[in-house]
Amino acid sequence: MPELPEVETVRRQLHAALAGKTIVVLDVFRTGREFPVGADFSLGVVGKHIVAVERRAKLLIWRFVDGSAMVGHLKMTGKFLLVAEEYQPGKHDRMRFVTDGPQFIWSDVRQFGYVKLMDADGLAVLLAGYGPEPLLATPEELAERLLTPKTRKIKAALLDQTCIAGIGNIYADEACFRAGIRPTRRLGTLSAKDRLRLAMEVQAVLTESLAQNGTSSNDYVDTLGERGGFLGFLRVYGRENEPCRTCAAPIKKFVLAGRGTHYCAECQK
DNA sequence: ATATGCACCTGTGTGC
DNA sequence: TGCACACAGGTGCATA
Repeated sequence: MPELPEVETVRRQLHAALAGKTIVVLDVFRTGREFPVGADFSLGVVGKHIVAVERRAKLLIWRFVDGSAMVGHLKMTGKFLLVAEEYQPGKHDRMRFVTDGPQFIWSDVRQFGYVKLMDADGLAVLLAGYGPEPLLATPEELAERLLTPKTRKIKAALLDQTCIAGIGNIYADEACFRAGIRPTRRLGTLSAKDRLRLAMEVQAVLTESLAQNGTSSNDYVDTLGERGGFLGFLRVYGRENEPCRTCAAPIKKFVLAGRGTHYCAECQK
């Protein structure tokens, strides 16, 4: 599901609901391969006072007052849902966090996502591995990240979280379209102007999507179960064989970097 | 180095 | 209706 706009939407809601609250009970409904949750996790979470809920790349970070943190990744189908006390756990719900304020559920159909505890040092190391935040960096800073390695395909670079953080398959395709650049182009073939344009379109599409609470093409919902509103604004993603909104040529789809990749052969060179 | 393929899972849509 | 298969917003690892 989630790329930067979706994760940031979730973060804002979680922060508004949970900052200043204390986790008082953890109910574990189901564990799995990614997190064999045991006494250690429960001990690390229960009693913790939440200072803030932050986001870095596609990670959600519950900062605790003692410097430790809970880190969550939604991967494809993870959800954090703010729920009422009488909420009945569903088939894919894995944990319930009860606080002195709201309760929230960790749910994940495909079970790729995770939550884990980290100490301050471990978290710092983890976060340092990511590239710049696209909505905090300047376009010039982002453009510089798209300079090397010269033989790399542009879409592979955009998807690389150590290059720029937070972009995923939808917004990589959308940014390339908006910049008029084919996703197969090598970084070395881009002019300085191309790179700057691409950086600006990355920022623009993420900002516009965030304003709509993200894209729900399938599973994604926010913490209240609401879908994002950006789907109807997508120009290429999920529009194979549909007419380009600019030139009416059919949108093409192929596999690049293992991901379905959408583009307009007329508008993107 | 990069690129590719697959693996982790479940659900849904499509075509036969 | 049933079945087989492709595919899905993300990463991580093992091979080319």
